[in-house]
Amino acid sequence: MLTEERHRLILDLLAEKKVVKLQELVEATSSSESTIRRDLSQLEKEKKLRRVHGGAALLHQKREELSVLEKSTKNMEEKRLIAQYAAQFVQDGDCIYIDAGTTTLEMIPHIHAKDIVVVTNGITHLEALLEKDIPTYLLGGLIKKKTKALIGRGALHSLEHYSFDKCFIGVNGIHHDFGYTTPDPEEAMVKSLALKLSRQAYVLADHSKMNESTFAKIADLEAATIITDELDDELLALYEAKTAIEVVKK
Amino acid sequence: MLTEERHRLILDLLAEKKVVKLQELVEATSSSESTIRRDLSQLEKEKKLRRVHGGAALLHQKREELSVLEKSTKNMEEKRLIAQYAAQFVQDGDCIYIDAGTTTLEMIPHIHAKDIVVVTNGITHLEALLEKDIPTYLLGGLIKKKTKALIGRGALHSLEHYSFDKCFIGVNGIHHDFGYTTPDPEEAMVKSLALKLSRQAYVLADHSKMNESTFAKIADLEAATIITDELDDELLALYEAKTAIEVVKK
DNA sequence: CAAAAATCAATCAAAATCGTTCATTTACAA
DNA sequence: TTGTAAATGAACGATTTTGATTGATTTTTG
Repeated sequence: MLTEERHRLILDLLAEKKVVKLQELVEATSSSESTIRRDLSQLEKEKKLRRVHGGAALLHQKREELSVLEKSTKNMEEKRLIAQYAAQFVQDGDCIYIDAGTTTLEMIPHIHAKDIVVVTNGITHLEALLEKDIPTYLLGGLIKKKTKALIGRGALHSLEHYSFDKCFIGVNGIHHDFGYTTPDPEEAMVKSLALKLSRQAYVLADHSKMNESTFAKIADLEAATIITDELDDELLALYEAKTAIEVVKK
Repeated sequence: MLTEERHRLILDLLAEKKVVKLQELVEATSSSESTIRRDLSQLEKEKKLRRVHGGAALLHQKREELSVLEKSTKNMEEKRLIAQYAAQFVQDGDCIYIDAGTTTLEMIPHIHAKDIVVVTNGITHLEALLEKDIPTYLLGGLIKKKTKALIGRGALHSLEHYSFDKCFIGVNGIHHDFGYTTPDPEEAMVKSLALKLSRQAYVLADHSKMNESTFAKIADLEAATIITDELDDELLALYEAKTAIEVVKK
């Protein structure tokens, strides 16, 4: 295999994986350890990568992904933008529902309205809300260990005693035909009811959720205003035909 | 797995969870304890995280050293003894209610019964319960900022859907004539209802609460078994005439 | 409080990785 | 074909990383 060829392959692999082991490269190129070492030394001199013990890594160590956690960290900036934008819709005196979930959690520091009351089913949201001295009501129900969200019959029963000016719901899928969806049916029921109890509903979702659908349906598109961060014109037109949609600019 | 890779994974996990146990990292990276310790030491030196006993935490995470403060509190040892004793009454298969409060919180680590279900109105109890993988239901309602307890109409409504084998209630006053009392009427109502919904009720209170009374009445003495830590013979006889009482020895 | 369990820091030997040297192979021009 | 320079792969001692062990320290438990 040609030197040029190997270098290309190494950089490609690196771009894909962020970090590669020397042994992987030996295997991928079927050349010897020595050769790969020479390649890496040269590429490092050319500022194309960074050698680390055991292999090589990308130069620019940005806040970016590596593994399963990719999405949680990668889309964080987008989520924050969306959340910040959504927080503007909270106005003085409002009574709002904030759904459990990482995106809606990001809203809280950006809420500046006075005299509001918040109802939520997210345990993690509590600390942030109390920190800001916002009177907070929690739904009852079963705790979902992984997400610390309250779900099930108890949560639904609790909800029935409230009604909201606005609600902010996180979803996992937004689809032209299937509407708003999320993987857990128990959660879907809670989101769905909260939405029905609100005069005005907002759905928060970054662009990776657009045109996707998951198992459990929450509501039709018409039921809420979408707040997202990216959307090509074609899709935008498609959704706009059905409901209001706010696209946050970077 | 490369050092570089591990460090990235550790920081990602930490960003997501705020706090990670060393064992979790050992598992996630399939490397040895020693290696992870070295990683954590290094990352700490680089100001990327903060080591805590048992793992690592995000740099700007204020929630800590509560345990230190708690133990220095005067009646903590007594409370712990009472809680530990009370935990014995929880049996396999029980469905129990655990009231918010520091004494009842101490019960949780000492519960060894299997297949139990817990309902509580204490947010702080959640973490401890989930840690032990105990299925937990939370009441709904207004969050009382200071104590992180759920109170008010919402909590009462949530309670109505349950009934319990046993309940464990913390009180601020136990008095021969005035029964069980607590300062906050909203809380008193919750405690009172929980007590009514239980086949068997236990009231936990250290000796400083004996023969005291505060504003809001929860129930008459007859309604529960008292668990406390000190009582002179004269008072003991007085209370025993009305209800069962367990005195924990030091 | 004291025993038991978990966690920790330090140490050490084994394993993996590294840089260097050198003999061999390959590419290509004379 | 032959000479030469570049590239390759194997070998070896040096360095780094790793995991197990030990005993100290902290935390939990009874």
